[in-house]
Amino acid sequence: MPFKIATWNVNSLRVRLPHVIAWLEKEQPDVLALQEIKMEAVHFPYQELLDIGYHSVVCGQKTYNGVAILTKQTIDTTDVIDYLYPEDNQRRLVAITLNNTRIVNVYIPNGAHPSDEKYQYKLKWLAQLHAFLRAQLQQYPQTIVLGDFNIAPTDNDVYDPSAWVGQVLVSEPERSAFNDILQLGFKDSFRLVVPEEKVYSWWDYRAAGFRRNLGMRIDHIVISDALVPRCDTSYIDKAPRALEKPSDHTPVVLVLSD
DNA sequence: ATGGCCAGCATCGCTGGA
Repeated sequence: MPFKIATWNVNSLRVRLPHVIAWLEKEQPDVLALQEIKMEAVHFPYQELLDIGYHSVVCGQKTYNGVAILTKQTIDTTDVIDYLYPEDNQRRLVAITLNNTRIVNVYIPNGAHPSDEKYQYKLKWLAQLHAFLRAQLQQYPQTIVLGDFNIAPTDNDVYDPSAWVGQVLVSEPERSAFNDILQLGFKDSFRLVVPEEKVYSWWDYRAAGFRRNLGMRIDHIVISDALVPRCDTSYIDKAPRALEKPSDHTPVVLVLSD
């Protein structure tokens, strides 16, 4: 059986739950990683998702951030990790194991602006993530890292690279951090399938960004080299971004063959 | 025409997102 896995920053699960349920029912992924659920676990819609066949592991927080992994299979909760480093009080990472494959769902900080202290937090978080993934890869040769990376890895991932030079999401330190993660032994799965074409996963709510296709590819599914031979299809599903009251991000999908 | 948004908070204006 092929294995279908997806990531989606939903920008409030409370608002987007109807979109998420409709998308799951139509696309039937084995796994969906959510970011920015913006709720505590006590408010998570476990039952509504169980009703359509999905189990959930939730790392929640009031108002901000929050990530979750939805799976068709039940999850062994003994090896769940729900933080990147102990002092981090922002809920941005949850990792599970499924079919001998490690699945790491990340909501990497936005960074605000290169001159902002939030940018330093982003770089620190990326350095911590690098160390974490090096250790994970030792333990789990089959690892998938997916989520909202808040990094456009190359100019082909940016609608107007000249307007974005040096800015957050594209700056050299961020792109270096992304490439350093790949150097551990990972590939950007979308680029294995679609090497050059400009395809985006996020469009600004402002300035009619979606209609004018002024977007960025900042949501990624990164797979360890051991999984590369199974990389079959990857695509970005723009349909949810065209709905009423959409998230500003849209799902990214990967299909692994047997 | 070329751009003016969205979610949460115990709301009526701010923070944060990207």
